[in-house]
This record gives sequence, C-alpha cells and structure tokens, in this order.
Amino acid sequence: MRYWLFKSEPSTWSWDDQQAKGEAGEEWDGVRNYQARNFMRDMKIGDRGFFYHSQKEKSVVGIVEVCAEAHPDSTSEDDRWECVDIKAVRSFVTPVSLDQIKADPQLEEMVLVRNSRLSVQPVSELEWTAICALGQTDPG
DNA sequence: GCCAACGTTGGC
DNA sequence: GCCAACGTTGGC
Repeated sequence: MRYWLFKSEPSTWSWDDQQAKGEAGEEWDGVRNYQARNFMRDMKIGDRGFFYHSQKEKSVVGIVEVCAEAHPDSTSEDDRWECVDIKAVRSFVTPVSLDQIKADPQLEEMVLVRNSRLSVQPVSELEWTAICALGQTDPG
C-alpha cells in the first residue's frame, strides 16, 4: 500500500464536501497536470492519502482511501486526463499545518514543502506516520 | 493583492 | 528543439 497527498482549495472542494459523499466517494477530477495524473495512474484501490486544504488553512485535515483506480476524467473531453475516486476515511483529531510540517526535520523533504504547486503527490511511510502523530490521528 | 515558481504554448 | 511569453497555483 502506498501513501499520497491530495490538495484542494476548500472554496472549491472542501473536506466537508468530501465527507458528505460518504462511502461512495467522488472523482478527484479537474487535474490538468501530467505529473499529478501520472501519480494517480500509479494508485491502487486501498491506497491511503492525506486531504490537504490549501490557501488560507494550509493544513492536512483528513485521511482518504482510493476507491476506484484511474479512469477518464468526466469533466474533460480530452482523453489525456484521468482521475481516481477517493472516499473519506477519518478526520484529523488536530489538523496539521504547513508550518508544523516545515518545522519538523523529518518532513523537510516532503513534496509539499519542495514543490508546493503539485496538487497530487506521493508521501513516504515515514512522512505518513510522522504527520498522523502530529495530528494525534490513527494512521491505519 | 503580490509575486515566485512552475508548466504550457507557440513562434522561430 | 529552443526559448520567450503567458497563465496558474499557492504561500506570504
């Protein structure tokens, strides 16, 4: 199982919106970046991901699970663009802010820190565990 | 609201 | 195939 991070502007698609979809989950659509798409093509059902709010909040707020592997993005006519479906698993007990992540030496190599513009990115197991610990949240 | 970083596009 | 111009993202 691999770990990922999905970034969203809460004004466009928030953690509340994601949770409201429940077990059915929802397409992670609208990605128009090859790197991000390629990461989604690598995802398998059951992979876990962080749900990150960009802009004002800048915090990891939830854990999601991949519930459908890459398929054409229904919001695009262009068949180059694909997406996975994800469903909410649990909320962070304490959201973990970008400041906290930057302050932790274990996390300085995170893509979130290194390439802040990439909207879908891989997370290492160590990073996963460390961020869940910071958020007092069950990593499983 | 600004700007740096990055990705994409199109002319040559 | 290079690179300038432009658009977008996201932190500050």
